[in-house]
Amino acid sequence: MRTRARAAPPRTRTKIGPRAREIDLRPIEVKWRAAWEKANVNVARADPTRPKWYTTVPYPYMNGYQHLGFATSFLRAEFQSRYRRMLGYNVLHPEAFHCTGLPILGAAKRIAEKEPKQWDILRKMGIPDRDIPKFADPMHWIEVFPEAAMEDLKGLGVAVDWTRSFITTPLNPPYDAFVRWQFHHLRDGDFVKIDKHPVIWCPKDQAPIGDHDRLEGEGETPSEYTLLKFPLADGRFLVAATIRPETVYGQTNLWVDPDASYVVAKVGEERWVLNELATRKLSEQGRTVVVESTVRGADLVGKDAVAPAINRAIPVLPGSFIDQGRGTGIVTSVPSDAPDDFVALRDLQRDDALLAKYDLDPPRIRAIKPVSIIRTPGWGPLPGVEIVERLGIRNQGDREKLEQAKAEVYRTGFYRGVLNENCGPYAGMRVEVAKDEIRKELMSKGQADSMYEPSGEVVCRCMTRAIVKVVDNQWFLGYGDPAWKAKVHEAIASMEMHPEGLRKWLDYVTDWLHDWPCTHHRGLGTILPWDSDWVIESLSDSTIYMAYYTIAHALQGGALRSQVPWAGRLDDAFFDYVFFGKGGAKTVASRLGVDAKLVEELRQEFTYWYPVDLRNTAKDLVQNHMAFCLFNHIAIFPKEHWPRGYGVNGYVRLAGRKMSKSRGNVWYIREALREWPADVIRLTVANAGDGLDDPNVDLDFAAVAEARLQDWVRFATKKHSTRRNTHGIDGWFLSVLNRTVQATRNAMEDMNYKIALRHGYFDLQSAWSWYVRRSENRPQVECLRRFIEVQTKVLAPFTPHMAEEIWHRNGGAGFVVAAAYPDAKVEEINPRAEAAEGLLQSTLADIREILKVTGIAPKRMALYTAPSWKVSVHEVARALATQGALAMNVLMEKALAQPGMRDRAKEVAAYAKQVADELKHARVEHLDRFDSVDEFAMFRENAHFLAKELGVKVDVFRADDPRRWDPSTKADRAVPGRPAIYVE
RNA sequence: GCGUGGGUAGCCAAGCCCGGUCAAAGGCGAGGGACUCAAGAUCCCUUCCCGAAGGGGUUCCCAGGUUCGAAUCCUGGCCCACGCACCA
Repeated sequence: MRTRARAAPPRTRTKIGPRAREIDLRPIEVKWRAAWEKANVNVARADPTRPKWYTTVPYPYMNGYQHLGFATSFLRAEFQSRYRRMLGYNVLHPEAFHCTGLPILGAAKRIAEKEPKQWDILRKMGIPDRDIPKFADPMHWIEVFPEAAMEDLKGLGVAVDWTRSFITTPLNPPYDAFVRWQFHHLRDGDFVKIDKHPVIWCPKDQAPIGDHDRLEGEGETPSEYTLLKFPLADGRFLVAATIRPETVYGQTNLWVDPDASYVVAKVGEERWVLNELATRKLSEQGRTVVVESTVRGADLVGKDAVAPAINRAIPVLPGSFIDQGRGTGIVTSVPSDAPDDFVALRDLQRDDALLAKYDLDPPRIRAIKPVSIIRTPGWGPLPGVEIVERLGIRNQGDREKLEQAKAEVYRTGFYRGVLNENCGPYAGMRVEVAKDEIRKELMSKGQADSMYEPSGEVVCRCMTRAIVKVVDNQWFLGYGDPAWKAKVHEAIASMEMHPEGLRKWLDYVTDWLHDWPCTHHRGLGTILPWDSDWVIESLSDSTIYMAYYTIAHALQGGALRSQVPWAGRLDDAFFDYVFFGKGGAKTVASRLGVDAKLVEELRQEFTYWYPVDLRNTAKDLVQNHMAFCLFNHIAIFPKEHWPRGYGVNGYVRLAGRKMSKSRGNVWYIREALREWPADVIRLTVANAGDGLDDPNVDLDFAAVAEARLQDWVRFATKKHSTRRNTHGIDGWFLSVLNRTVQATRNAMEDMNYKIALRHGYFDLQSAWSWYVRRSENRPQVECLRRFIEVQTKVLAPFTPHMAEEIWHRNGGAGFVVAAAYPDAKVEEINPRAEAAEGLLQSTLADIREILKVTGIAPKRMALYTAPSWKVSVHEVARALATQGALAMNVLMEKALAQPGMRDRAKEVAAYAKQVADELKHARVEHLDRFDSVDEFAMFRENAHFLAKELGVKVDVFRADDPRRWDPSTKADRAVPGRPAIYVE
């Protein structure tokens, strides 16, 4: 019903004039960074007289320069740190560097091997060719990149206490001791266990192959195949591997490759026929296998073997499609559901020569028909046949289409399929369930066995095709333990989550996690204290190190690799005392040869800072590190030291595109800093977007931001022509200012920085622009002062350098980055002033609409504010609506009871109906929008403003003023909140 | 398939949790105007469709539903992105 045009909201940009260009932000940034450092602004020490705030981000991995993705996760935490400091907290924000694990080793090796791809990665980071060979040494990475990361972060002007920085791995002895302490506790608490574990394995290197060491097959994992055993007449078994045991009821024949060679091997007490590679896989998977003889595939063709489950003899037929690298080289044939099998069967049935070659009986072979075993919605009885026909697959050689067909049939069949009546006891069961049931039954009857294979083809960097090995002494962290999970859920429930949706996600992840292999044979890291064959894996050694930061300043002695002698001798007792208060400071200290006071101080640092108030990261770490961090805190620390808050952001997009190394659009922090001043990058990141959506770093925004920041410095520090006396509009501005502060604080607290900027920067600037327009370019002096102060402080967490410059040019005391954040003065919030201004704006918009539609070039215009009787009716209606009892009859009764109303009862009724419709469903809090603004006075006062805006004389009348000028009787239309307009 | 986050005007993107002030902020792009010798920058206005009076029409992925009222809540569907691990 209402389509009332709203005033174009006051919008403006700060002026970007040529003079603004004279302000160069870079030297300003350098100057203030030096000043902060000199004053130790960011060095944080426990101070029991002040409340604390402790922020961390997961330390970045040191296999390259840090890019905008890390910068974003970091800065989102840092904005909060700076905000909290302005709220009066003693803020700790440390930063360390992660060197544990495989990637550095792998990358260094690849440089040593002069691999072009790896070489190129370094070159693209801007490392000159002559320096790249140095990276063949892993140590070089660890020397270069942590320093570089620090330099980059400092370039961004981050508020980090660098006295607490360090690197991981045994290169830094106190941290190494800390990790050992952690694992002792995990083991004592029974959180660590040992078990068998399948891994992707390179048979040539005799080592597991992590994702980073793969030429092909990133993300592939071990998956379990069923080995089906087909007894031959002589008691030996043909052994076929399958991932679809549920299809056994549709078996029609077996496939072997006549040109391949197979072996007979003794496996346990049985003799199996399979290929040689499969025997090696089985040995690596803990089976005893002895190869006894070789047999040609061609010699197997034509024999009959008894198929498991259906217990009936089926023929062995020649198939050329078999991948000898996968499974056993022997394949069971289910043409109904496997496109490969159907096509091979069809090829053979049509090929007389081939049949003759292997002396196969043509009528028998041609009689083989697919057996329908699974019904899948959307498919006929024989999906394998159906898809071959649909895709027009010609023969076994059509590999690409066959792979596609296989994947499609398998997926839909697995999730939606149901077994047919001919599947014995499994009839009517869903494939998803039947798969495991059938497998179990066959295994228990000795008709099947199992073997692992990679879930997809994996090729090691040494060009060798990977297999799966089962290691039998793998150490695990028992994240699968339900009791442990329950406590994690408890922690999640009591935490602050930013955004809130993170809570649900973490709960899900917690349930989904199972035991985590926490050790490796290779890679950099701490040696597992009780089993020196193993190195602690890099996600497992970095779950509770936020505790280490609280004491790191003493242990590191100002170096990333500690050279502090006593810190090289730390034992469990030291950490037990510092983190648990167990034992005595004196004992601990004397053993280390330090003053007991120092050890006591470290204990105080820990108890003061812990727990972490906010840990922020990109969303990729949610399902591992962020969850592990909770699990381990729960295992080791008492409840009061569990993390209090988590923040997560999406993946950074650059100019709307995904950042990825392979696509070459990665932006390193140092590159960004060459392009723009730090404050511009910071503001751009803050504005990139909140929540779990991927934030978009908008380069156009950055360009505009630079100019705007320069201009803000100029604006905030120049002389303005002002007035001392107060106008009505000042109240409006102060109201908006304070509401803005309120909204901005809320957004900051929720880490919604884009929203904070919208309120606290863009909207505030627009409001100021409107205010200046309404003040005829002479703002009131106090309003100006407060605007500058609030604006500068609100920007300070985002653009600290610029804010500091303004603060000091304007004679501020101390540093703005440590000054008090603006408070909202609630008493200055004035809804009536804002409502009045809204009325002015909407009226202006209405006038413009009329001018636009009619095309009138106005010579004169008039406004008529509502007659007093309408105001009365409206008041009565509002009162009734507030009480929730707005009924027409009551409204009429009350309205007519007022003096003079009965004379115009008909008009009153008409208007009352209109008002009633309007207000009946309005929210109570919106009713005060109309609250007793003296419209006539307001428009009178602002008539000259409207005249100036519209370039025409504007008269203001009360609609019930008998002397009004009203040539086309427009005044009747006037209602409260909406004056009538006449344009001539 | 499971999990998570999404689908809003030419594009980007708010709003959705808490239904009504929503033809829906802001930005970009586009058009017009002011300033200027001119250009740039800046400022003002316009930018779903129709309209010579502030109005009307049709919209927020699709189809239903709840409601006096739905971009917003519910149900079903379609589509997109990310993750589904042993490793940063």
